[in-house]
Amino acid sequence: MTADTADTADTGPPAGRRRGRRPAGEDTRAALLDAARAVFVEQGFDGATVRAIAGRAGVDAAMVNHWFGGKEGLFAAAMQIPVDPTVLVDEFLASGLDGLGERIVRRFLGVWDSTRGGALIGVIRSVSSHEQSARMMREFITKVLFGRLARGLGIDQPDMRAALCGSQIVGLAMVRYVIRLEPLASADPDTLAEAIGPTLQRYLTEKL
Amino acid sequence: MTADTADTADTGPPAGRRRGRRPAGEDTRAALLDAARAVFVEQGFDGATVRAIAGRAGVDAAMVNHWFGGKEGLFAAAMQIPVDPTVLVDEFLASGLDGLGERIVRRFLGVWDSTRGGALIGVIRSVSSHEQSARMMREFITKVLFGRLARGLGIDQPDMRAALCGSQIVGLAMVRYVIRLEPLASADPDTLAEAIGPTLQRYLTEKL
DNA sequence: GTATCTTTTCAACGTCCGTTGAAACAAGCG
DNA sequence: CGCTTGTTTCAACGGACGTTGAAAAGATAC
Repeated sequence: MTADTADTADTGPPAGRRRGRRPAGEDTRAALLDAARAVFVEQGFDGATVRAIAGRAGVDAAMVNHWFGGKEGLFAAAMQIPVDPTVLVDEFLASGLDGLGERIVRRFLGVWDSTRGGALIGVIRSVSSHEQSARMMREFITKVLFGRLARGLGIDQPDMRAALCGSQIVGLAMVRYVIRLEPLASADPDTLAEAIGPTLQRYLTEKL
Repeated sequence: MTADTADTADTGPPAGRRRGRRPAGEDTRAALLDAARAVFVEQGFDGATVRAIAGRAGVDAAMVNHWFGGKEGLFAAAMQIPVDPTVLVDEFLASGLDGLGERIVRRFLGVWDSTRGGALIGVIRSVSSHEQSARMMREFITKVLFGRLARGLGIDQPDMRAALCGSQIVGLAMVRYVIRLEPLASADPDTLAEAIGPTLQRYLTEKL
């Protein structure tokens, strides 16, 4: 399956590249990180293969071990959150309560739909079989984002509220990007923000 | 990883079972289905191995091929929905609009928390890397359950409403059973029905 | 009792995976 | 230039996986 990239056979360097150290300036570490982000997001941790990532980066699979110690290290390095969550939470809190839920949805969709931001989706795709991903998701929801947000609002049951918000956001990511269910998969961010924003608003601010 | 079952080595039948046909009455086909349900729910399609399933069922891995034609066939046979969705939809519609959202949440949690009903969770766990599972989820949401429900209510944008409900339900399953995020993972069904029910209610009945 | 069919186990095949070790090559330094 | 250091490719290893084919043995029909 997944017979899209050449994978195992050659990915032949166009008869040009020889062995040994390449001329400086070509940063293979960065190339690996970029390729890893793309492949992990598409396939999840288990589905992605080191050979496929290295092939997309145009280098040998052994480079993964050399630069990151192995597949796990590459995953951890590639799936770092691109935006500082502290800044994000402050931004949400500073804008006031009005329309908070819609702003959160809009922000998530903006990050996810952009090129760089698929990290969370890669983690979500990996969660099923990769305990480290499950831990990352838990900590992201309870500690990094929604937990801090609910606590910043100074309301009761912040952990439960964070978990509820997490359930709606994770579900949105699953249906839009993994399951690709229409019409939600192609809906524009404004429509989704209007539809789903009030849900988060209620989870965060109203009485449970 | 996942070094819980004996797996590859022996799973030695206690020096008792010999070759050849076993005495009738022991239905190995049913044993395989039970074991497959458990392992697919725990590990997802890719994570589950034919050897682990056969080991749990107490038979040889070759039986999977003999009875189901292969791993795919076993998955399809094991992940059939245990309750008739037509009956379910009729039941929801018959009870009226009042508290509909809460009833749906309660029904899902009841099925999921029971022994037999983890099929949907197995599918959700497999969705990331298994296109057949993604298709099953799409059809379940749009055609089998929420789509039919929204159409039965005779309201506008039934597809979008079904997808929104699907996003919340899939997210609930992910957070409660896969990511296992507290306090939601251990919350009792009543609490969750009160918290999440209104979300479905709004997605199904109120203006978007 | 003999022959036939079905079920089951066993051993093995081929494939793909992550990882490893050594060799080849470039760059920096004396 | 010779030596050292860091980077890259190559070939291979060991393991796990799904699947297969043949042999063994109970069940069934005659």
